[in-house]
Amino acid sequence: MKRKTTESEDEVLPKDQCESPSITESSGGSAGGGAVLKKGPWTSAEDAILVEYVKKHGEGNWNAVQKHSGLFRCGKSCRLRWANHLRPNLKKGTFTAEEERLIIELHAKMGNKWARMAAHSFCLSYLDDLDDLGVNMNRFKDNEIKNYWNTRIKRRQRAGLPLYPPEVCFQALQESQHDQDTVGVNVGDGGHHNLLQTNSYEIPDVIFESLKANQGVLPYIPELPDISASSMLLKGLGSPQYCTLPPILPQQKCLQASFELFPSPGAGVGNGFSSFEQFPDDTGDKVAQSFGLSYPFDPATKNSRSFAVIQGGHSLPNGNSSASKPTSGAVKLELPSLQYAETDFGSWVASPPSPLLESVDAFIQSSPVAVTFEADCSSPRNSGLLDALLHEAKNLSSAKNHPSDKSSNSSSATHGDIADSSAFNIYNPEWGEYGDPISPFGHSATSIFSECTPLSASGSSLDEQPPPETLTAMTGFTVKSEPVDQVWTSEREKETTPRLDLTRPDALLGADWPEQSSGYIKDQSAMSEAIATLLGDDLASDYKHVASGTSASSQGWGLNCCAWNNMPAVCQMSGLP
DNA sequence: AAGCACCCCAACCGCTCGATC
DNA sequence: TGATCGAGCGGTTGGGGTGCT
Repeated sequence: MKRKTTESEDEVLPKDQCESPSITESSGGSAGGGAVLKKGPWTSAEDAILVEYVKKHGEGNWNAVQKHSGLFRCGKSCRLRWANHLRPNLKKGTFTAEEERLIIELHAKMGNKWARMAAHSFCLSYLDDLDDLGVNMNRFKDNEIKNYWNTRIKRRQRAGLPLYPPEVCFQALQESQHDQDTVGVNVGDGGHHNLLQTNSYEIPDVIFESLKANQGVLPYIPELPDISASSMLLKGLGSPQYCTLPPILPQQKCLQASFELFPSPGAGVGNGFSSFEQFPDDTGDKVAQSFGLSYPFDPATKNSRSFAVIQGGHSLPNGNSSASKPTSGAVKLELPSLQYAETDFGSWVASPPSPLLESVDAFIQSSPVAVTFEADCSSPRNSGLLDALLHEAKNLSSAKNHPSDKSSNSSSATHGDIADSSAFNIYNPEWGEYGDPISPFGHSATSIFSECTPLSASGSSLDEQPPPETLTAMTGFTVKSEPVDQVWTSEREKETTPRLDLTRPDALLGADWPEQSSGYIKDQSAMSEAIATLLGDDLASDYKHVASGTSASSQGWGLNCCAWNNMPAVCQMSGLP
């Protein structure tokens, strides 16, 4: 504890703080029979008393602690103290780079669900350390995660950096599309939330206490949903051996939506994406203008492509905000920092210190598109930032699937210079050709990015980005990153491979993107064979690989996510519950 | 050395949810 | 079925630490 602990620091606890009347009745002792309970920092003596009590009576029934132990603390305070400081196997110290990545990924999926993140990260740390069972069984503290996140957000907002590394975006997007493929389109938010939220991540400590006695198997399998063959296939396509596949995107629009949201340094991978810098000046300006101000908007589905980004950042941080509630006032800390960067594409590369968020809000609120979009921010509750964004991506995809939506889409031209301003249309007239939202090929692309993008597992904090070499090695693409504080570009690769300026939100809107990928798209028969193969032995081997723990621990964070997502398959193959 | 701003984090606070009666 | 209670969660606060001017 950094706070000084003073034995004399007694305060009167407001009566409404402790719900249990038994506390006030039994306070007794020096408290004089009133509701005088101590507040403030805990002393070591109090800690000892609490530890002793828990040893004796176990966790729970916190309001009885005072009664039985003589502690003049309310049960709430006792529980918090125990959970955050006294409980065994609590993680101490700062987060490692890997843990930071994990937190960010979990936050992208869950939003501000700190306790769930703490529990979930506990699971993943276990997966990462199958070889060291019992060594890294410490759980994160939700409060610590929360503090870390809040601090990180502030830091990144100041630095003008996006909150989520691109890999997280891809991962979340891939999961979202997984839901689409397996559950269907427009089924609400039953998608990946099922995996990360619906299912229980509450991990009984008792399970882990017996880990060492069960080495060789996966002793802990949380309640996980069945994994469909298609999703397994997608995972397979996302495995490293398929990373030569380019990001062929039946749902490119969805992907784009995410890319727009996360124009982080190193954001996105893909060959042939060009930044606006590579266009003729007027063209680039045109795209930039249309991208930010006159985006295609579907009044029927209320889908707004570009402003989903901003709006998502403002009103859908984790779904807790009302979908219909206009966003105004201060931006919550959870918001991605990139939101304001989007308002100023001209300064994207040399990201300046963050502009005032208020001004961004003003901009958003003044935007008719944004205003309209607010009516449909029906993002799932409890979802993460990315969830909210992916929700919009789903809507886009579903709109594309339905003729009525399409017509609505076309009619949306009345909302602005959409025909001219659509960045999609201008530089990618072939979008429609890839419109097979339920094709597993779409997944393969996102899986490639999200799961086959090993991040540097050491040394760097998460504010840094993974070296592009890893992406390049796996995808054949070069990731150029030149944000304010990070430049990873390999000079050699810059000379030999197409360059993608991923620091820009428009990085994925390049004209040569479909060209670069078309070769893969055309060879769908070969892909079909690959699918068949994946459903066979390769799939099993893939998951065995995951089960062995090597993928999660040695190949980095992206595969760590893969390991988690594939746990159901691992369990099935291992005959585990 | 003083003042200031910012960071970090433990603890508080209000609220929600589920169980029980 | 509604009230009550216990437990937990997420947001916020407040104070010490730290670095800069």
